[in-house]
Amino acid sequence: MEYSFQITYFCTVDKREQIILAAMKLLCEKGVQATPMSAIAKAANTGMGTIYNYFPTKEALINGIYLHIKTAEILVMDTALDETKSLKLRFFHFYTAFVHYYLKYPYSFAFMDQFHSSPVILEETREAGKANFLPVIELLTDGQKQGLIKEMELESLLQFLSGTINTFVRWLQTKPAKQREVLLKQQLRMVWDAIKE
Amino acid sequence: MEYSFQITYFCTVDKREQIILAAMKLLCEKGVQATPMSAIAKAANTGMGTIYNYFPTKEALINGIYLHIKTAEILVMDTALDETKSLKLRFFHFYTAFVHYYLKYPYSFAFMDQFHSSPVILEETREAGKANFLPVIELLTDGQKQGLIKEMELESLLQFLSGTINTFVRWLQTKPAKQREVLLKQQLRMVWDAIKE
Amino acid sequence: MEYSFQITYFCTVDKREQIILAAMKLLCEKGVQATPMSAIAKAANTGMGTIYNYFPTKEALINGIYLHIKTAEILVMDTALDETKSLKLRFFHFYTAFVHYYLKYPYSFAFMDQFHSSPVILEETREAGKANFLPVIELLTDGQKQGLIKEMELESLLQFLSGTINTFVRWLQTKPAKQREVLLKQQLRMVWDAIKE
Amino acid sequence: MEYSFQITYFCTVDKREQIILAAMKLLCEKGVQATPMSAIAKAANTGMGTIYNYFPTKEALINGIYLHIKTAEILVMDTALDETKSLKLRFFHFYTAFVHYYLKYPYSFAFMDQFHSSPVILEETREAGKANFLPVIELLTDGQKQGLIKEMELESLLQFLSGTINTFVRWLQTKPAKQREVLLKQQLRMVWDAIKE
DNA sequence: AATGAATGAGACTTCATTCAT
DNA sequence: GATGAATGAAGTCTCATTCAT
Repeated sequence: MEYSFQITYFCTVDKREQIILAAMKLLCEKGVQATPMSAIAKAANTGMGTIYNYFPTKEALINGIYLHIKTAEILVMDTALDETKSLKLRFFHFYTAFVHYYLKYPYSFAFMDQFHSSPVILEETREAGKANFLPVIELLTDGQKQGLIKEMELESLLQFLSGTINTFVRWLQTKPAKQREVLLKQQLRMVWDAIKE
Repeated sequence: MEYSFQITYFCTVDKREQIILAAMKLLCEKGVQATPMSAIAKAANTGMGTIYNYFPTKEALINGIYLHIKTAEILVMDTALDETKSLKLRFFHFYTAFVHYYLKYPYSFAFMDQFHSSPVILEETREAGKANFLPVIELLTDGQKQGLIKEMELESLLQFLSGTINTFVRWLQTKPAKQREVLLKQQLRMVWDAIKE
Repeated sequence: MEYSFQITYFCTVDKREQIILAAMKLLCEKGVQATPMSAIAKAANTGMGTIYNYFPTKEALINGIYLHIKTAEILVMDTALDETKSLKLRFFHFYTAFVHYYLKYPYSFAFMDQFHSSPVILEETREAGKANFLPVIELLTDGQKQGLIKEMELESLLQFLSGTINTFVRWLQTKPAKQREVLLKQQLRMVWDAIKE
Repeated sequence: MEYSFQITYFCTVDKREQIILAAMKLLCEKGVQATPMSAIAKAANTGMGTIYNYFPTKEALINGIYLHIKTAEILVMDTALDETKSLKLRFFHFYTAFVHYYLKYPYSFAFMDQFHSSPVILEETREAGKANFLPVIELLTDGQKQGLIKEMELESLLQFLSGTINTFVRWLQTKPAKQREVLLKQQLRMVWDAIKE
């Protein structure tokens, strides 16, 4: 009885997320053209029409997934930035949190890896996803003011960092879990050396 | 007669590249699902059937483009690595050559950016593209032996470098040409600081 | 209390007609395939399920509208035929009443215009709609007996008349209201000349 | 050999007409919603995609059929109007030709009957179909100038005539062929009496 | 070798209908 | 009785691929 209640609850409340998760998995594994909406419906345990109650088109679904991930990223960063710590430590926390987040949700990472520069993602959607960077921007400008971080264009720094994170995570996924912390330390050293004054 | 020969020559010899270039452009701008073979044929000024004389399927064409780009990359690197120069200079040359190459062929870059982690690219194709890295590997191991470059896993260094290049070029494309050399210098400084001992 | 009663009254008693009127409008303006049941429900201010309490299928709804209009036509004709007047006058009254009725309810007219020969209307429904013609038949046979109307097959006369009415009304709708009475007189003259002995 | 050539000729040249004829038949018999494009393709002996080489949408196909019929009507009328005959005779010839045409092509007639006032037919298409009326207009104005035909708005006359033709043909189709000429004479008498001065 | 009309499998999407609330 | 989210069968349409020219 208890169990059947759980099921009902899950089905009615979280249908949208069910769909997003199922679609994300399939899109990562097979690619856009190889995952028909019917397959997503089956994987999400819904009727095909139900998906269209939440997303008007397949493209809208993909953009929806993009935003879903970007929104989740924000939460990670907010918790990672503890203002009482030293700047270098805060930077390491932030970088580590990001890496851990993507290691924990490999489909989110794989999805972003595949779609971040795909024409399927609308400019509008991309813009909406940029809010996340605000706390990092603050961190970096603080660092520059304190003379700890190189005096260069902020955007340049941001691009550099996000590029290193993506490539690093993709590579880390191929490594056994027990080596990862060591490799992360090496990476942090390289990245910090790169941006520090 | 002369004229008709020219036409024939043009059609038979260059048709494969015509197709690749037209397809690359469309795939970058519209995405896979939004560029039918008929559109590629029209853009390449050929019949649809002609494409199938060179590539057995659409997927094969996409993988063909991938290899076409990877092959061109090799040439860049070979010319960039002049063994008489100092190691740091050779590194700078290599990095600069790569950046310039992608700035010069933005569709090649956009294509790799979009497809490098797409399931459409077969594992087999990916393997074939890895040969390019050999000269860089040599450069980095040399550096490590000479105590100039951090003693860490080679693959780790490679991943780090390719990640920084991709993100950097993507960002550089949004900047006016006259600023680019300055920004490249900043980037080189960051990257070298990151990997140097 | 009063208020809530009103609401209830409105909802239960008139719901069927609400639905018929909303559906008629939409079907005329958009056509069958372009008016989903959901659109009808919205226009009728009901839930989609409510429609199915009154009509088992969409086809049944369309046939229901057909009969609704045919039933209303009867009322018009009954009042138009005052047996104390001369036969010509009675004919004019009947024809005029019909024209006025359709001018007053343009959606009824447009609906019949569109569906009178559509395969969606079942033969059964068509039969049920034919009762209306009885008073007209009587009028015409009377006229033939009195030597006022041409001696020809009754059905032939009926078809002729209904054809002229439909086309005339469709055309009259495009004319400003103030011209209509003059045009109706012209039409009556033509029609009467056509059928009179 | 000869025969097989004929077949080939038929298939390549007339594919568009094949489709129109098959579609017209099905649409008349089943209605729009009950005739899927797949059924039309099967009836026309083509692949479904072939239809879309000639008509971009189902709606365009229906509009195409409308124009196809309207175009055929013109031919009928041109041959029917022999300027050396008396005006009354010319009118009878025109009316008779029209009736015979629709009796000969019952699907053309049934199609027009069902779609002439359907929202599926675009205003644009309707306009294009109006050219046909020119010869008839000429005939009627001639008649008015000669004092043979009632002095009333031309459009009024046209609407009246087309209304009578449609209804008459629809009814005639239910009659055995041998009675038709007699009934046509009755009809001509009624119509002429209606419009003559 | 080059072509592109023809093809039909299969994609996306709609919508009549149901049923739990 | 009223509702509308959920459903999936079935529709329209696309497009990779073929093959006769």
